[in-house]
Amino acid sequence: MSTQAADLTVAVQDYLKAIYALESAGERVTTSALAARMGVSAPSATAMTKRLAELGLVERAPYRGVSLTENGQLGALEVLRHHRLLERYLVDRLGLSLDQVHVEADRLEHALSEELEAKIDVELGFPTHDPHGDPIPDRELRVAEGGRRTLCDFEVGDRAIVSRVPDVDPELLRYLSELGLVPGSEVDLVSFAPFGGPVTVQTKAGDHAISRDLAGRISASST
Amino acid sequence: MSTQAADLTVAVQDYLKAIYALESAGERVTTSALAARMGVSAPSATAMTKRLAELGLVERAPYRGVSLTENGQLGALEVLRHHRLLERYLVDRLGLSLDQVHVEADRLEHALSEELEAKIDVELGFPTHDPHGDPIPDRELRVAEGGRRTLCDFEVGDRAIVSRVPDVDPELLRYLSELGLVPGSEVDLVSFAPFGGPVTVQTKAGDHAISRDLAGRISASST
DNA sequence: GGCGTGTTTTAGCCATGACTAACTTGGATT
DNA sequence: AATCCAAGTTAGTCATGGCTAAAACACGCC
Repeated sequence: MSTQAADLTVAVQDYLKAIYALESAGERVTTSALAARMGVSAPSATAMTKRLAELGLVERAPYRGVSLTENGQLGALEVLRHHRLLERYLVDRLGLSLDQVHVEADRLEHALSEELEAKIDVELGFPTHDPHGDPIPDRELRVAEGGRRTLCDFEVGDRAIVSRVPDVDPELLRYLSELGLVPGSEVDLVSFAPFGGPVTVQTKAGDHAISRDLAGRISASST
Repeated sequence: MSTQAADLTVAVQDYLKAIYALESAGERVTTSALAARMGVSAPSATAMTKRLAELGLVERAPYRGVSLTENGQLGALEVLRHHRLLERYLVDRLGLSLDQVHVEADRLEHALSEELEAKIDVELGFPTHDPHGDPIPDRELRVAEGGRRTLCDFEVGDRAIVSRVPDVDPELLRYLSELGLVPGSEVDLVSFAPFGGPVTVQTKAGDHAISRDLAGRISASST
């Protein structure tokens, strides 16, 4: 194995995760974007990107931003695997709710040994997705490509199955849970208001209108 | 609550645990004893005891050693509760072996939230002892007084039930597991060799001779 | 093509928690 | 009581990962 995430500090692991998330969202990883995501000042982010570059985990272009190297990506994926396996476990085996589980896993992910990771993986039957619908990298850190279709890409009258919801904001997750908009649930597309207006969906919890923006952040597939 | 272990650093929590262990063993908590247990140089231990004293967690007498204050004890017990609950959980629910579980819990204990602690406690049915037989402090951090009787305090011909074994050394734990000397198992006292010689016990794994010293570190009660 | 604005970086600082080298101190030995 | 040794402490250093204030840069606008 080229990188052992084990000997990366907690801070380094957290930055890798943040950079990976920004890259996955297709955004340029600027100092300010990284600083905002980490809840840290811009100079702190600059300092850390320098460190990451020295460790060979990112490619750094001053004033331009960073991008993960092969090793950096592996490190991020290892942390992500820990995080998502733990989320799956905490929900399935300990009954944590969708909105609590992210912050809990954020702390535990750094304390998980490879042995325990493996036991959890077996115990859960090698799950492929976490409770928010995000793919869990497998033991070789390959990550399944998710369908890019969102609720916005359906038509009125279509029936869809929610496959993925945003994972960070607990408030939002509680709201979505109330609406029955969680991975696995069925949704009927009722209407799209004009001029980018709200999308109305029917779930087993009834009819609900959500912003087009939010609808665009909820992935789904056809039944 | 007077102390929130949550906002103590990991290092502080680890030192509290070590000091608590030394005090429980009836030893004076000297700088060198603490340094040895923490795997750290003496000056590092001195520096930390000063910090702990400033935080009101220990009473410090220079050149004399330290002792936990009320708050320090509560902090230690909170960490100990996390540790032992996790050990119980990892063995019962994820099938970790007796010798692996200590080091695993050592890392996880600092990442466990109070909410998750409570869930685990419920899930396990409010266990009172960890897999090594050490008592788990309850939610009010009260800790059950364990019987002080060891295998050495029995007589030839007695039958005993192992209640507690040393928890740190994985090698030793693997050995004891092979011998069937784990909490809950029955033991017949076969012989005590003279002049402090070995103790022979019979378990379901057969007859085995162990040093008197080791026998003295294994707690047991009569059937 | 210069100028200003907002982003990024540099400079200098702090806390935590470790280290080695050198100095004190307490207590036993004589 | 003077001495000596081991244990404890002080002094000075380092790495990590934060911070603020100030300088440097990129880029759009005139």
